[in-house]
This record gives sequence, C-alpha cells and structure tokens, in this order.
Amino acid sequence: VSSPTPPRKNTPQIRSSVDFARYVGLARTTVSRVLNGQPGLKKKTIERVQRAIEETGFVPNAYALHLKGKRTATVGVCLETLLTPPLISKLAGLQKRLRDQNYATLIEVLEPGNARKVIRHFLSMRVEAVVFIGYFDEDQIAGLINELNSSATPHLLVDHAGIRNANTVALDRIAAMRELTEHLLNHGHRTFGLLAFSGTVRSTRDRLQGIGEALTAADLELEQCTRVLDYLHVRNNDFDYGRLLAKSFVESRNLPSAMVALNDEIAIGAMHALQEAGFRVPHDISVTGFNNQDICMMTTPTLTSVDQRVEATVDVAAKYILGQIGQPLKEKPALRMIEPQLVVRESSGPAAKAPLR
Amino acid sequence: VSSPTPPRKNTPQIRSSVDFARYVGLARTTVSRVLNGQPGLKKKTIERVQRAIEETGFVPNAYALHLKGKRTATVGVCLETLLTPPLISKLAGLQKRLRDQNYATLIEVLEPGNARKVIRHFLSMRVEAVVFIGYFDEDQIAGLINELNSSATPHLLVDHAGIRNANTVALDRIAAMRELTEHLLNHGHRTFGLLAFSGTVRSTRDRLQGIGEALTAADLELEQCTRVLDYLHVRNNDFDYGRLLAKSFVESRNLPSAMVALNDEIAIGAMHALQEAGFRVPHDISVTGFNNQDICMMTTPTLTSVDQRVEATVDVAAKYILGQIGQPLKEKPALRMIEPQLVVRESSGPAAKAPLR
DNA sequence: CTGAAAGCGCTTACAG
DNA sequence: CTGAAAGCGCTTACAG
Repeated sequence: VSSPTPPRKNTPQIRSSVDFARYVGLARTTVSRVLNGQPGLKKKTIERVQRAIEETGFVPNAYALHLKGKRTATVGVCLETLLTPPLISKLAGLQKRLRDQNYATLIEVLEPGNARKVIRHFLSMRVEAVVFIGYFDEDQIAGLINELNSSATPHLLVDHAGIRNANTVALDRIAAMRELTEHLLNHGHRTFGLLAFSGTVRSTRDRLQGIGEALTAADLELEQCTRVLDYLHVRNNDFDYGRLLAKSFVESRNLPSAMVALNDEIAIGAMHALQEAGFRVPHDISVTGFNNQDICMMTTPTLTSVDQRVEATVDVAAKYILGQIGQPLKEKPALRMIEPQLVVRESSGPAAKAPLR
Repeated sequence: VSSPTPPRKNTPQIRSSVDFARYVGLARTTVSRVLNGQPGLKKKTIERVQRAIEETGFVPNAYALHLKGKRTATVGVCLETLLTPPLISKLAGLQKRLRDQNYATLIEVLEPGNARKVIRHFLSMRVEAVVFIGYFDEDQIAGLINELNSSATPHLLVDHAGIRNANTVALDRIAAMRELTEHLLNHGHRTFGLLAFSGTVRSTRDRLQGIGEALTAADLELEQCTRVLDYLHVRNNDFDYGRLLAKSFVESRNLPSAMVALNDEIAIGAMHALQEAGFRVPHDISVTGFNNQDICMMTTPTLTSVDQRVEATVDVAAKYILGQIGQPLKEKPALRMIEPQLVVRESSGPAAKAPLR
C-alpha cells in the first residue's frame, strides 16, 4: 500500500505557483484548474501537471489557499496536563476519526497560565472547532468557552461535566460509583477505604456523590461508612501512592472491608501493600480500581474495575463536533452522558466476617 | 496564574483588521503597528488597542500573517500507529519543549497508505521541520525523507535507527540487549526463551544482535542458546501474548532458564503464566522486560527491565531539531545514540541448578 | 498618527 | 488553453 516516492531530480527550487507554472510550461490559471480538479481540461494537460508535481514536489501553500476562502479543515484539541492512558486513548480515537473525515488536528496541552495563548493560537489558525479532553480549572474553561462562542467556534468538553453553557460528553461517574458501591454492598461490605478521593475536582465530587447515593439507598451514611487517609501523603495518582495509602490503613489498625481506589494504578499499589502485610485479597479485604486498563487482568487477583467505554465516548464526541462545524452555534448546551461498565473480577468478593485488625 | 477572560459584550462580528481598526477608531496601519509592538506609539494609543482586543476578541489571521512573511513556527510530528506508553512520553516531552520555544506542533499518525498525504499536508502547512517518532516502513520513510530534503525541510527520526541518509536519535538497542544478556550470563543462564523477538523490524534485529554479541563474547552461539515459540500465536505485544508464549514454553517441557521479553507487558504476562504453572520467579526461572514502565515496580517479583531514558532522548531530539530550523540542510546525516540503562530488580537471579521440566 | 499603495501565494471569473 | 485582473487579510515602507 505504500506509495513509493520517485527519486527527486535536480529541479530548480519551486516556491510558488508562478514558479511551478513556468516549470510545467502552462499558464498559472491552467495549472490551478488542474490542481483543483476543474472540468474541461485535456487528459494530456492533467497528466503533464501531475508529472511535474511528482518531479518537483510542489505543494500549494495552505496559507494562501485559506486566504482565498478554502476551509482550514482543522480542529484544535486541548489536553489536560496529565496524560493518563484513558486520555491518550480518547485523543488517538478522536484524531483518527477526524483524519478519516479529512480534518487536521492541532494539539496543545493546557497548562495553568498558557490557556489564553493556546486559544488565541487556535483562533489565529482559524480552527473550525475546539475539543477539550480532561479536567481543567472551571473558571478558566468557562472563560475560554466564552471566547470561542464569541468567535462562533463550536466547542466540546470531553470528560469534564458540569461546566455551565458548555457542550459536554462525559462518563456518568455518579452512576459508575453507584454501581460499584452497590456491588460491594451486595457482598456485605459496610466500611469503605477511599483511596485518593479527596480534593474538590469535579470528577471526584461526582464519584463521591455516586458512592453516597448507593449508601443512602441502603440506609447508610457516607460519613459513617467511609474512611480517608489521603492527607497523610503527597498525592500522586500512581502505584506508589496506592501502596502508601494502603500501608497507612494497615498501620492505623482500622481497616475497612473494601478499598475503593480512584484508578487502577492506585488499586494495584494498594493490593500489593496489603499482600505484603499478609492480607489476602479479596478474602480479607476487597479492592477495586477504575478505568479497566489492561493490567487489571494481569494482577493477582485480577482487579475489579470500571470501564470508561472510550470508543463510545470518542464516537459520540466526533459525531457531535463534526455535526456542529459550519452550523450556527446552538443556544442550548448539549450534554451527553456515557454509561460506564462495571467489570467485576477476582479482587472484590464477600466481606470478611470479623472486622480486620 | 489563570488569566481571566472578561465577559464579552455584544460587539459586532470582527472578521479582519479592517473591521477591527474601524471598531478601535484608528487607522489600520496604526493598529498593525501596535499589534506588532513597533516603536513610536503613544501609550494611550496602545492601551486603546489592547482594550479593543479584550472587548472584541480579535485575533489576526495566521494565514495572512504567514503570507506576509511571518514564520509558521510549526513543527510536524509523525507518529507510528501503535501508541505505546514510551512513544507517548516522547511525544509529550517533545511537544512541551517545542511549545516552550513558541513552536506549535502538528501531529499525525502515519498509517500504511496515508504517508504521502501526511507529508504533503505538513508541507502545505509549511512546517519548519518534521519529526518521526517510532518505527516505520523503511522504503516509505526513505521516500518521505527524500521529499522533505528536496523542499529543504529538516527532519529527525526518533527511535528508528538505520535509515540511510536520515538524521536519527535512537536508543542503542544493541547495547541494551548486550548488557541485559551479560547480566543473565553472569547469573549462570545459558538458555534463553525469547518472547516476541521474531520478525524483521529493525529494532528487533538490533536487539537480537545485542543478545548475539553478548553470547559470542561468552563463546556461546545464538542458535544454540535461544528458543522462540512466537510462531504459535498471533502476535500482539501485550500481557496476554506474554502469557500465551510462556504457557507454550511450559507445555513444550523444554523451558529455558531465563525468559527475555520484548517489552514489560509481555514479561509480566509471562511471569503470570509461569507462576500459575507453579514455577517461582526468579528461583526456577528468570524473566526480564523492556521499557522500565512504572508497573515493573508493582509486580511480584518486581521486574528487571531496561530504561529507554526518554528524557535524554527527547532532550537531544528537541535540541537537534530546533538547531536545524532555519539552517541550510546538512549534507551528512546526524546520528545520536542514547545509552540505555539496565534496571535490575527481583525477577532475574541465579539460574536454577537443574534444567526445568 | 493617517491613508493610499504594494505585495505575500493563491483562485476565480473574464475576455480572448 | 492563455493572460491580465481582482481580491482574500495582513504588514510595511512612504508621503503626508
């Protein structure tokens, strides 16, 4: 399938359509008509131009094309600073879908302080839409959306739900944690160690709410049933943080019957620490993750987790944004929730009979 | 640090510097001089323009700017289709360094069949350099580099060594495997199960060569010491493939004393399968990975691996490419090898006394 | 500070 | 098929 490139002869540097037309030996107008596939041209002329393209490598200047009215066919994507595996999957999926529709993707990482600059760069490049993937400062993102609206550029937030007036596609994190908690409740768990659920990020608040809803439905109270030791360590959502947290729970001699981790890495780190301390998972204590990464199947025991359904998310996102391009801005913000999928594996099971020491 | 966006009043749609100058009530020339920070302007005038920018959200059209001679300050990055964690780290590191120098990054995934299109897109966008990250079809990439050369666009391959006339920054995979093999030889290992080392990709050939060199130096022969069962399964460099391979070795009743895996995922999958089959790692059999991902510290036992030194790689890459921009193309291709770092952990140890069954 | 003009690299009627 | 012209949105001398 690879298209071989012919060896380039020593051709004079072709810098513009003027040079190129001269090289071909045709009028600039004619060349332009060939390049744009216009009708009424002799086959021989078309071939002559195509051969010259191969010979010279001439590529028209996109900047001139757009000035003349050609669409930029470019979408800007802003990423959260933390490039986690699920975020990368979403980016890759979106890029592929846009590319398939002949859109180019301009990607920037949104860091605190560079937001304005990034958006202005996108606008100067006349992107036809902007997609944000991940979690951002809420005030900041609201400002950016304002800016996009006033230049009639459609936008979409992927993941970050709850921003007023923003178009959003997001995992239903409330439902995710509700289902996960129900699963644990059904197994008799009544005390839950929450790993890395502190903080005021929207996603965490949603997830806490989901836990709370499940507990309330079972006539339990969030404050009574959950324990948090996040404040003991510098937070860093990785294996090691999970290990530290679980260790602290062990040392506190006040272990919950289930540990619910913010993500798979933390859950795996926690399992590790628990096993090192002599506890059996899930016999002595259950552990759950989030994101359903491939590693969940490779741990001992395999890890119960929640799948974000990235493909579904990206599908909805791409369709939405492609549908908005070229349309007048909608007045009502669009909100699409993606249903998560609980994946039960070996790490969660019936609660231990006696409270652990 | 977040720059608040002022609420946008109902301003008339500003589409060009003409509109904008009219809105400000100044001559287009004056506005342009303010925008470009030219001297000899009253403070009051400058402020007036800046206020109008805030009010209208006016952003000059980058396409017009570039036509007038402004640099595009854009670098194109081509990625291999398979977005592995090390590849993403390299991309993220490079993007950050380019952004810090005020370069925008245009990212495309190179799939078989779209290579020409991608390069032509980059050239039409007048990127100032192109970086390839990962492994590609060798003929295809040679053609692309040809094309870039003839339009005087500097390029750099990250990872894929061995392409003639290409500028390259790559991990010294030969040295990596030589050191890893020496480490195992020193522990008395003489039989090596190679997991996923079949195929003719350049990186695999290099890595096999490194193994071979270490064996030769110990008066051993590659063919005698190594075993491969890759042909038994559909290759897919993930946990599950490693598990399948290790299982097949177990079933073959001809186990090597050490398993050397192409990457960490495969190694972890293999460890898992070995442990399920009742073998102890490393007491009965040693296992090694590659890439030194975070999980290496979270497995039981922790996994011996090789670190690609992504930061060093990206550093060299960014410096090289930024140094080439605006310079005449070098005649001699540049080649910089990055020294890998062997990270010995628990999964590799002294060879078992008796051959395993 | 203003205003008219030229020109960057293209495309697109338009008259031949 | 050719050739001259206009114009996209900018910047930059230039004369006022």
